[in-house]
Amino acid sequence: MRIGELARRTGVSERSLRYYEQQGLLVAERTPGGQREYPEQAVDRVIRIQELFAAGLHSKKIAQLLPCMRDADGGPSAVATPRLVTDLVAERARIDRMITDLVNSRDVLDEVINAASQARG
Amino acid sequence: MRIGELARRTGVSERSLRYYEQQGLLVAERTPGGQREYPEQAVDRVIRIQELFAAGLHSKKIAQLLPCMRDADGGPSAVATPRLVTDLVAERARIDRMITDLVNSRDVLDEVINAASQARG
DNA sequence: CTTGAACCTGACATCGATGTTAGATCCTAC
DNA sequence: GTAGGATCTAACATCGATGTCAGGTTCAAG
Repeated sequence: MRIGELARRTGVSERSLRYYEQQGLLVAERTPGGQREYPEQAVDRVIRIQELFAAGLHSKKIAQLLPCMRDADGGPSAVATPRLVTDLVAERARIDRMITDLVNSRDVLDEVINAASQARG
Repeated sequence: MRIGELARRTGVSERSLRYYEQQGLLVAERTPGGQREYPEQAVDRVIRIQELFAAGLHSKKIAQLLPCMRDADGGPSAVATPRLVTDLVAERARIDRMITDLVNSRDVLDEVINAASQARG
């Protein structure tokens, strides 16, 4: 598929898809005319990239991480280097803290929301 | 307490604390000489502000939200306006999605980490 | 062909919280 | 009073993903 369809199916802008390629996160074949041609796999991959960005990883670390997982299910393919594993463990801890914070904030919002809806019936 | 101590106790930089004040998130008394003097409550408040920032809320929305909660436990004090409640419900949904994404990414990292540690014994 | 939509590259803009620096003032201890 | 650490204001810098725009090329359908 070409870039427009991939953008539509993933909800990620064409700009971002080109950026991902530039960062080495996403590879594309080229048509004779120079246009990008993506395999079906790319959809899952892009979604995974987005999730990792949302988890606060930077493109450089994602680039290291991606070779260690299959596109389809995110399971491991290559084996991570010890150095990378150290990084990933740290990221994992950071994500854990982030989740804790988010749950806290969500609870706070819930209290305010509930208080308001109760006060008004 | 003064700004240095508050910074130390919350882990938030002095720069950020001044920024919070400028954004209307944090109020401080002033000494005759013009230095900020914070009440004990400020510690909890700053931590809560940080959590909300981490949850992706912008300072403007946090500023609207804060009057609706007590410093200590985050429970509601003032009642949110209907407009604000609408916003908060949307934020809550966004946070939910964010949590889902984070859990996904954490699982992905776990798989890669575990695969690496198994491959090496 | 030709036309219009889709795509290309490259450059510049943006956003928001935070870092950093400079120069001045305050506060505390001696 | 004075030295030095803490604080003040104000301005500018940063970071990274993404938006946007311009000018040119490709592709598919008539």
